[in-house]
Amino acid sequence: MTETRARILDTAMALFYAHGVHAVGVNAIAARAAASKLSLYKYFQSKEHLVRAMLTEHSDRIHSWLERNTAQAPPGPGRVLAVFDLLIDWFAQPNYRGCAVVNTVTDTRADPAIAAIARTHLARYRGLLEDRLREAHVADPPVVARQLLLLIEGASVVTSIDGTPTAGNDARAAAARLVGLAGSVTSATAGPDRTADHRAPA
Amino acid sequence: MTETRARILDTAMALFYAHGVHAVGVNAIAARAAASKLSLYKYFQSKEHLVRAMLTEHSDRIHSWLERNTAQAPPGPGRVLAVFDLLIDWFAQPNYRGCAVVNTVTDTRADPAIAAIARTHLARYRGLLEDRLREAHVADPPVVARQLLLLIEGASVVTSIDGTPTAGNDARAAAARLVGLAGSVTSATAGPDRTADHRAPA
DNA sequence: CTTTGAGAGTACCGATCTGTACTGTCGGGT
DNA sequence: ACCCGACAGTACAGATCGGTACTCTCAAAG
Repeated sequence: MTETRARILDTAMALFYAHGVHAVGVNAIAARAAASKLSLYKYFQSKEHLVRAMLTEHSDRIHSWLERNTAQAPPGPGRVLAVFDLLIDWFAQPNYRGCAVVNTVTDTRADPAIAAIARTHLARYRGLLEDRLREAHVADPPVVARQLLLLIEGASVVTSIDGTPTAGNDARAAAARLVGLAGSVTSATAGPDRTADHRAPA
Repeated sequence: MTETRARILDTAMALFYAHGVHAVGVNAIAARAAASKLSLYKYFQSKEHLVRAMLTEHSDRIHSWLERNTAQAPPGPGRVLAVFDLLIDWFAQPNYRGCAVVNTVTDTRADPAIAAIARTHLARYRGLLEDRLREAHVADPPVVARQLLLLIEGASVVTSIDGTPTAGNDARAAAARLVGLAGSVTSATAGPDRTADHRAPA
């Protein structure tokens, strides 16, 4: 059944994110997932393959979550800032330890497959930002999207190091200036239709 | 003598940065440094202590390098952008793999001493940016400094993942907008006194 | 010449990790 | 009643790692 596989994948995601890929052994994953190593190696032919599968699924989950919760924001520049509102909530979670994709690609520098997953992850991020910028009629979406991605990734790592949720708000303020708004403080997602799933995908 | 110690420290810095802390053993460091493990454990009581010493020295080197090469830039807003000009050259180096401080704190999540080094590293970064912003008479230096740091750290990680030197220039363009300049393309360090040491500290 | 200390090189110990093999158990289909 | 596949649990092999102990060399000081 694929239920055992999903349990292993979720456990691997949690442990890898909390302690790093190298610090977590397959024994610990199997034990905590209440699975045997036989099952683990049946669904994933090696630890590297498990890491890749975990990271791919994680990247998919993040982007579908972002797409789902920003596509319905009210039109205008606030549609871009809706991305940052989501990230502020996400980064403010107590045990936030940075972007799992970035952390994993740092842990496993040798694996080119993981580097490719990370590149795709960033490209999709830029694509989503470009879409929101175009919908908001902001000038030069490709360039601004790349700049906003820098703010996002920067806020992610600074948050994880400082341990304070300040960086997310700084990123939003900077983004507001970059998309043309002087100092918009109002939340874009605080509309009447805040029915979406705002739980962070981690 | 401390010459052996410095050799071990430099070798550790290079290997840790290239392959990660967990992927490099003390045997490899000692061998490549042409030192014995007896020497290594005389100067550093454990691998963790070696990592801390390496990271502290690296952080010091980066900040003195930044301070030295930006304090003499011509006054005005370009003084802030001089920081980004340095980083653009640094990030464009062929084997750039991201900020060593961030990578190390990701590798060794368990060590609170390393986390403290990283926090100090970021705080010094913000301090330097605040100084340059004040000298350039930009409004609200603390806030803008935090925003610029997000661009810097974001450009660092995006560069290391994408493998292209685009992010550094994107960060500079975004910084120019945040400090008030519309689209300054001219390099601030390309003055007549470009006699400083522009080699990146890695 | 002798002594002393720094350091290179090597062997080794215990622990841990990945990956494999094997045994025991449970549940559903024939 | 029987069987068979899925799975948990354990044991094991091979390799590697951090850290320690030991020997050998060499160069400078007395």
